[in-house]
Amino acid sequence: MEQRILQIALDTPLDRIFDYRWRAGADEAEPQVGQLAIVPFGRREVAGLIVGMADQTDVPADKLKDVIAVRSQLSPLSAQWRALCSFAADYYQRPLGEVALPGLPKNLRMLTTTALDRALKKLGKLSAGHDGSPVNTPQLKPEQQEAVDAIATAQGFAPLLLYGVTGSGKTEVYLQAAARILAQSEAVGEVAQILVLVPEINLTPQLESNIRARFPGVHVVSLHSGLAEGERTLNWLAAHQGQARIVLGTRLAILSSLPHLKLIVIDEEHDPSYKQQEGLRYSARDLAVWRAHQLGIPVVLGSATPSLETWQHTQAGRYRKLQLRERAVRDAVLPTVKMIDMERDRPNDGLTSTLVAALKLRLERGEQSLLFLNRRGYAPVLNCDACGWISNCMRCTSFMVLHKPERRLRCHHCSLELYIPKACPTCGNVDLQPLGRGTQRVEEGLQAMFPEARVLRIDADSTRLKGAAQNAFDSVHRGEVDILIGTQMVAKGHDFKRLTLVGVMNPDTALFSHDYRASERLFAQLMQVAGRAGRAGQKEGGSPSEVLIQSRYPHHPLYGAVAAHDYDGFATQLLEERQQAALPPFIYQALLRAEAAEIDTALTFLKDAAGCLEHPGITINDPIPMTMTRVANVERAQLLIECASRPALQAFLRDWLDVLRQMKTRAKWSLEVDPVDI
DNA sequence: AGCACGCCGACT
DNA sequence: GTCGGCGTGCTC
Repeated sequence: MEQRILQIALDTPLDRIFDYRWRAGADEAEPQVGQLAIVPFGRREVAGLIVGMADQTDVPADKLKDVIAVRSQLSPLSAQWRALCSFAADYYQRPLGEVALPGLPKNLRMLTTTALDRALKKLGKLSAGHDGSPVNTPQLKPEQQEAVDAIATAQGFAPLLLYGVTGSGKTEVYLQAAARILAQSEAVGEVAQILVLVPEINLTPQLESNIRARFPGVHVVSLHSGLAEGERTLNWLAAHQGQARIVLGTRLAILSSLPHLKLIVIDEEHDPSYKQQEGLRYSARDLAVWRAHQLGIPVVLGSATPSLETWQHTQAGRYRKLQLRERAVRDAVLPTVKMIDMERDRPNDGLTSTLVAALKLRLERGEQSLLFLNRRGYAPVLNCDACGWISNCMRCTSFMVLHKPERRLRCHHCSLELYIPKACPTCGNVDLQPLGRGTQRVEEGLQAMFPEARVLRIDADSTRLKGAAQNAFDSVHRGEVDILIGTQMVAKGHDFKRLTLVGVMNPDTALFSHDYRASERLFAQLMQVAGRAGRAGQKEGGSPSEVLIQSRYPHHPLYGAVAAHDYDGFATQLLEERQQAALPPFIYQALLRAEAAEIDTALTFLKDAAGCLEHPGITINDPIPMTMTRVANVERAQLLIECASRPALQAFLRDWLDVLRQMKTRAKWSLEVDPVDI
């Protein structure tokens, strides 16, 4: 009887491959590397990825178990896809199984196979007909045309920065480059797949309908965490089987199986959402570049405010810069950006008289305004004047935020909720004061100030329900809103045609943050929110769009750069500072985090970790408690590791983790490579 | 990470 | 008397 040993990667923190016995059943085909198998593991049954086969094993016979089933109906995941997972696993110092398996649709990992078979059958019935030709293709401006040509004619691996302000027509470049790549492959009888990544789920419907409208004969699918399990399975399979030619997704889509991938587009490549912040903390942008390199294909990184990493690559000539200098929409001009000095023009209800006057003007003209305030809730803290009590979260080192419509105090870090106390818990004073303001309070103030105006708030709270965000944005597009108030949710992607005023309420906190990336992010955010204004250009006889930024430091150079729309100057300055201070992208970092019930447990572990291995060329800093030390009753600390060489850092981390895994500690710990929030 | 086993405290 | 707290040991 035929028998083989299958080497299988499993989704477990144990960094090894597990061997299983496979015996041929009646007319059963031999398993293949790249297929999925269901195996008994401990007392559970789990799915694993077959990464190798052998005739024998070192595992003692009493431990060796039989494979339960092989998912033979699914074509094997390609060597290229497995290499991508292996790279990510090595780079982020995780076991292969933890990279390869969690991203696969659940229906492929279950013991029962009905859902998978149903999906496969449905896709099998799909007509093979494919017509990649675009319809209603608009004329490009010369710069756009150059960019499209550069992408479509790129030979081999080609990282391209598509650098252009909001409204300069980056999307049109993506679409026409995609059309060219599809056509080129079709001409030689090949299949081409194109992967387009966007930062947020919110942005997929708009772009998806654009793509579908442009390519009526092309199978387009989306992949993001908002999909129902069935649809996710269908879309993933369509990509895996090469049927889907254009795949639109959020960061998780970078790990999808795309056997005929010919072009990757990362829209808003600087966006922090491309970094996964839990579990496997990967950067979808970095993996995209690696994947393009592996396949020898172009990768387009689109942004008006590129990440300093990307900018640095461009300056060094490793990435090619394709610049779109003007707004592509006819007559569109950049909005004027003005600072409002909050020391001179004292705000009332958070709004300076200048901003109020500007809002009033828009109301009179029937134009829309947007107020940007990156703080949700009514007020960030509730305070008792009499005794000094403040609404600290009892489980975190943070305040509980006042949410007025929900009548709750809410901790944004552990989601603890309390009723708003009627009186001060310590002294009984009934006159508790909300301090500071969030979007809810601004909404209330605006409504009181302009009773006849239609005010709409868009933030994570107002859009909690499924479809709520889409409805809200739709109603703004239909012109049913006069003043829109929102958090960063409103800063991304959506172009509001009737919008002629953007007010930024108080961005100053980021200027003095301890996180050296805060100013880079603030600049990008301000440029992005400014870009919401005037995308349709000056209307006939209309007024130019205006961005008003309220600040206590109106002369800060960052604001100067925003007002001048001067990313180049700003980036050059920042890069210089980073180089001086030996910070990324000039050095490479990793972060060891530890958490425990007692902060000393975490700190002791980190101290031991810092001293347990020789490390030439590696800087190991002192362990420090995190800025927000306690979250949900867990104390957290971290240790920053730095190195001028990426390979040296990688080599150190590998050896170091071997030692750390042997260490006995009550702390829970994890390692992050290329951390962004420090 | 799960999951089970195992050994001590306060409850119907 | 048991339910359940989480320490620790193991996963081919």
